[in-house]
Amino acid sequence: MPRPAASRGSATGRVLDLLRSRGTLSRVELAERTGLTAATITNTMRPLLDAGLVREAGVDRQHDRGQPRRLLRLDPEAWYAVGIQVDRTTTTIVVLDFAGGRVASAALPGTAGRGPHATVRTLAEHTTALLDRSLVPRGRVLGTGLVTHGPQDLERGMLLTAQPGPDWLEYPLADALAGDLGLPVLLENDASAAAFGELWAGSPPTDTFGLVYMASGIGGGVVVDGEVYRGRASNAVEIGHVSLNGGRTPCVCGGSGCTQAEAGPEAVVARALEDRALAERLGVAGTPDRTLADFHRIARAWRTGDTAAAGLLEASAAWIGQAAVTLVNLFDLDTVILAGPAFTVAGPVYRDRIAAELERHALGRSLSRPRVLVSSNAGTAAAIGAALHVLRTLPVEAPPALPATTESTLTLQGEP
Amino acid sequence: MPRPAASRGSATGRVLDLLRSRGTLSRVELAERTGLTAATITNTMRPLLDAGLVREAGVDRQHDRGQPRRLLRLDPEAWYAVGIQVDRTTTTIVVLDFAGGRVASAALPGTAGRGPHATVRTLAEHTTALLDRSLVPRGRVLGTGLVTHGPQDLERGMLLTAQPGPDWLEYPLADALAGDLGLPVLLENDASAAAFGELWAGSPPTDTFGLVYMASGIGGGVVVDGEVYRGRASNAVEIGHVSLNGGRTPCVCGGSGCTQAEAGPEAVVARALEDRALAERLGVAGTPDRTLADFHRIARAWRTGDTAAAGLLEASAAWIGQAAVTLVNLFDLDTVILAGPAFTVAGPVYRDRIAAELERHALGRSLSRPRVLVSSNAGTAAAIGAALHVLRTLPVEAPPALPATTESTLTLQGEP
DNA sequence: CAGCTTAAATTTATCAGGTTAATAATTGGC
DNA sequence: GCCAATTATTAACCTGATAAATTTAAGCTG
Repeated sequence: MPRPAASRGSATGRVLDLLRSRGTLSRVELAERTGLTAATITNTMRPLLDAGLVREAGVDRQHDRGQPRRLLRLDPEAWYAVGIQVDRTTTTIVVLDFAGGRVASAALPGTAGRGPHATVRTLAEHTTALLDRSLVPRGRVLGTGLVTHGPQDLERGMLLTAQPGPDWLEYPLADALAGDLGLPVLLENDASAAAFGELWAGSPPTDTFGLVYMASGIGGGVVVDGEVYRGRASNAVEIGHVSLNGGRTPCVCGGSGCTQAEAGPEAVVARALEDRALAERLGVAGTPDRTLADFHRIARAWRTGDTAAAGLLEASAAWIGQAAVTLVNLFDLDTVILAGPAFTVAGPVYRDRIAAELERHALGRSLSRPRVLVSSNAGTAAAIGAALHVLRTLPVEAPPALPATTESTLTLQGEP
Repeated sequence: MPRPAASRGSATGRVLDLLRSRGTLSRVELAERTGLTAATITNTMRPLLDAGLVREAGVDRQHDRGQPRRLLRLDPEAWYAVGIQVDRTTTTIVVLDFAGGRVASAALPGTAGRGPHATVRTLAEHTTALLDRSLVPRGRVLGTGLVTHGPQDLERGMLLTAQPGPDWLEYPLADALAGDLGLPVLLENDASAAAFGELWAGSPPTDTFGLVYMASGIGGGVVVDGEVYRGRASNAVEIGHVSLNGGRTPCVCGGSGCTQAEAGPEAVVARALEDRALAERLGVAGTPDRTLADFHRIARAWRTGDTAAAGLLEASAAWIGQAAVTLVNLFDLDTVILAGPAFTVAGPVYRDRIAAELERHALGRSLSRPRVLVSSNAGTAAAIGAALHVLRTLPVEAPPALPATTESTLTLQGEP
């Protein structure tokens, strides 16, 4: 099994990672950040420059003497990758260029009650349309990262749970989508992908952190020393099913008092619906498969100062805070990042409440003060992470020449 | 910073590990197990044979044709290491030879109410006595692994908690012991050391497992792909302070419902003491700093069929089972090993009850059936792990020649 | 028992991926 | 226009592995 050229250990993989996350760097900076010598950087960059994956982009005139540093950047048009996050109530598709820039994105409804076959077909149609609309040459799309909740069998590209319905269990999601799209598809866990996205596309203050992902359900991810923790079979950090002290609500997993059952968007909406007048005031409809829309209504009410809405969110955040304490204590962390569509509006309430819980209960708090941050790309972090995963793991060669028509168009644009 | 010769990645480190855990292997088997070529094994072994760390030990006549495989083993007398596990209520000291064999061991009372200074002095005295008694040449002792509960600062070799008393916080344990013993001292977490000991000296069915360590307190360790999970600062897997659903007992950590407070030996003994008649029948004295002795009395009563004792242990095991479910779900594991002095007698009750909890609640149970095992060295696993850690991490050179007197004695013994 | 087969162990040449040290290139300042 | 400073490249080499050929040590066979 030959390793992909850009695997993490190699010099090539490391400089590509750095250029993708920092944008533009000189050889000297690359040498400093990787710990490699300047000679190695020269030798590593040459084939990348020859292949057209990396380009020189001006010089750095910060330093006043000597030869100026020549800046390097990834050629964004060398390759593209697609990331798809799909869930019962939301779907996000993003297209990234080789430099990690967002070329296009789409937000769609979730799987609702539909089966995997229909869902995959719809995803393929939307993805094809998005690629066409954004004028991305099909031959330069490296692959697609598909992101769902766990537990999953990543090798076989299927879910190992009957959620959202029994027909999803062991349905060959990755293969089906790969067939419809004509592209390789990598399946990934949503929370791990979001952690991955934060690591390489966000600006986390450290390369060791935990992540709480909330969409329709709640998941977790952990990154230690820049490496995603995967465990035995990549189904790690199922924080949504930690049984919380004081919890009683029964959960789909068969247990009770799970984080997801107590604190997930569904639980928050259900609690709002218990009070008819409140639900009406907040505009909470209770439509099945529209849970996140209702959740966002509650979050927006909180933003305009509604104390009842604040109470609902605070209660949920307190539960997640307890789960975060367990996460931080077991994995020895000091930083927790919040990502997922549920945090796009309500992020700050959760951040503050979770931070307070950690401040009180995290064991390592004397060593370093716990931090909680809302991802700057909360809604798209998982899809971005999935696309980045494709860019990082699939073997990268010189991009294929484009068909003549497109070539000439580009050439014309390039000539003043 | 030069890497120690036996670090895990290198061929040298890997063959030493294999020889230590398997005892005796041919070059062909070493090549197969490491994935290295026969040529590399030859080249790796030569300096080890020259240095006297490895010796040829007969041939393997299993195969009937061709040149027989020559067997290799570590020379047990090349080096030695000490492992010390210390706790409020128990102390264990072991001396291992270079092959990982147990040369000597001692079980002593714990720190009780004494301060770190007096404790370190006592440990040094006992260790010196043990080394003298077992005729281990002092010049061949590589170092000492000191094992305590966390949180710790491994670099500085000190505790970051005021347990068991305020004078322990940031007392330079490792340096003090190193001074008294005249040997390098490595500080380690008890549960991680036990996990390490199980991995290399036990016979775990897999190289990915979680470990619950119970002595005076409760700790956790995780090994993934043969590597101990360390987290940000090696204070990972504090399973003793996971807040459990239904728990109310206040804990020394400031929280309530923690595994340790609900299920630790102290809690079990306290519950026994609540019933005067029961305590008397079981012989539970309630003497402070003798908690484990009382706990063992309850465990022995269970073994002779006492249902009240069984009830006490079952209740504790149920709590730990809940913590184990969280451990297994967050770290994505299917195997849990029980180690620590508290499991020497009571192990089986805990094993069965924890297995039942995992069977019901572990998320990955459909993927692979969860297993729970009691360590075959429950009482000494941590001390053994600490000594192995020393053997594995400190740089290993050719052992120094012994003083003439000892040499001649040995020579005399060798002559018939 | 010489010669053949089999398998283990070793030697030799080579490679991959990095290093160090020397050299070339490019600029600002005097 | 030359020098000092700094970046980038080249060349020699080092480390830790591999593949292929060779040597060694058996058992089998006629």
